Amino acid sequence: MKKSMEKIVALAKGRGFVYPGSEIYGGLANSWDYGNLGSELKNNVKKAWWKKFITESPYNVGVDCAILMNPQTWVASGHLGGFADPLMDCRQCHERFRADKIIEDFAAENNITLENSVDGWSNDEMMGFIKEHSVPCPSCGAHDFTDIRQFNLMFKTFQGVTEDAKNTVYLRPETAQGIFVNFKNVQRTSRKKLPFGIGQIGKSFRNEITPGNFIFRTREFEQMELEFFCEPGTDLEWFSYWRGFCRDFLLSLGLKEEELRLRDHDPAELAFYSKATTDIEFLFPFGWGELWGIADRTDYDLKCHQETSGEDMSYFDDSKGERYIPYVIEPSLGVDRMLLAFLCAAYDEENLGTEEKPDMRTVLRFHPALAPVKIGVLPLSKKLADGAQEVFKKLSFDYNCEYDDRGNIGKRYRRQDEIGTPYCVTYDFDSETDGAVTVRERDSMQQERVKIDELEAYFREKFRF
RNA sequence: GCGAUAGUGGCGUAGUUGGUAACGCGCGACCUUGCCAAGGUCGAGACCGCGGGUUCGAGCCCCGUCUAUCGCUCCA
Repeated sequence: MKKSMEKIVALAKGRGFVYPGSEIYGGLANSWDYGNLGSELKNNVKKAWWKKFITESPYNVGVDCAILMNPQTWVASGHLGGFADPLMDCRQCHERFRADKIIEDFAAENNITLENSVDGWSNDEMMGFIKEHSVPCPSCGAHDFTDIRQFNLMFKTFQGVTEDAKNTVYLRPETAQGIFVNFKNVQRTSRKKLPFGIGQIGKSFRNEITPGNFIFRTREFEQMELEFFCEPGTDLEWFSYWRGFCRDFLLSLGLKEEELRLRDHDPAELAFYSKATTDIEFLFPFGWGELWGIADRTDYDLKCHQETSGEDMSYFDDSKGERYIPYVIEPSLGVDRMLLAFLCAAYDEENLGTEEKPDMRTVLRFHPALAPVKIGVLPLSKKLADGAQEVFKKLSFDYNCEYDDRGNIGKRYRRQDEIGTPYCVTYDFDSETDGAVTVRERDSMQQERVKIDELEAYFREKFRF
């Protein structure tokens, strides 16, 4: 069976998981809307994370911070300066390049030693270097670049009705900063002692130059971030703890060992603030893609905020009688991206017939915790509506159920298979007299007779995780 | 953002040398059937991405625009 993005995207759109955004107006580049099933699935993904990382965790608590923050936040975090790529176009071949990259490559090729990293250069310095050494276009060799333009990756808007520089605000490019600026608040109100973590689920926005691959990279996306604060020196221990924790979490929700890999960044690749970073990657139909980034950010963030705000960010450790700025381990992942991974992993096609006479069914083998519809309630005949609706009423109190009486029973099973519903309950003519229904399981297609009175207990056991 | 390709009912497609759209699947109603996509009858649904132009007349020609896919780049 070949999994292809086309099939998955088509199923996603056809069954109400993900639609192209603003479709009736011709769409909006790279925006996607979650439909009736997609929103359930997305909620379930978030619920699973929150349960595992916040509710069940002895260490962590949650917050929900504003998307708009005081712009000083972004000065402190480095996003206002460092998040901008210096880009320029070649007027001859119309290709676009990063100026710093061209300079680095040129210097390396021509054995020119740069005194300090190009990262720190101003646009004028970079432009000066390019002119002085007449750096050619890597693509066509011409010497005809446009000026360097900063493409700030943050979405900019204005707070209040007048639009001027004084009331510029930004849509957050990550949820993490909301946590850092509230570190002292949360520590005080939760009465947590180190080590402890603060998690958050929320939308972030990045004006990526090139988004793509369906919902893998979008400009508007939702993150699930944990900032785990610990004593300096214990950070690497916690780093590997969370790395394993995240991996186990993915496996527990049905991703397979062979679809996952942990990739440690080598020192050269590490962001300047990070001591160690591991990416958990998933094998998408389009190749390996990063799912979860786990980074040891040291005390970089809290220190920056302390310096910029003048607010003391240190923690008093009463067991040691010491005061220090905690180190931070950050496991951070995108909801949309993770949802896509589950969708890809769940997709399966199965031939129930023979080679000569194939009878295909498409199945989304979602973990029951993630399945958008938990139970399909199907009367064998429309004449059995009354009894079947009673069952629906009973089960839909606890689970998202779907009632379907259209077409024949086999067709309805297939329809539920295709949206990943783990169980179907069929109310038949016998049910009228024996008070029992047939429960049919998605993957094995096994059937079991269960008393209607015992259904709630039966499913409580099935959906316990 | 740049280069290449594409854009027809929900989906997949057909549409001849320009003369106002066809098929399959799906969807709905009824009949039939009654535990794994059976059958029958009837039906809803597209002004051919959008805007402009050429023409007596354009889904088919031209321009613009939007969107998608693939390459360059980036990342949660």
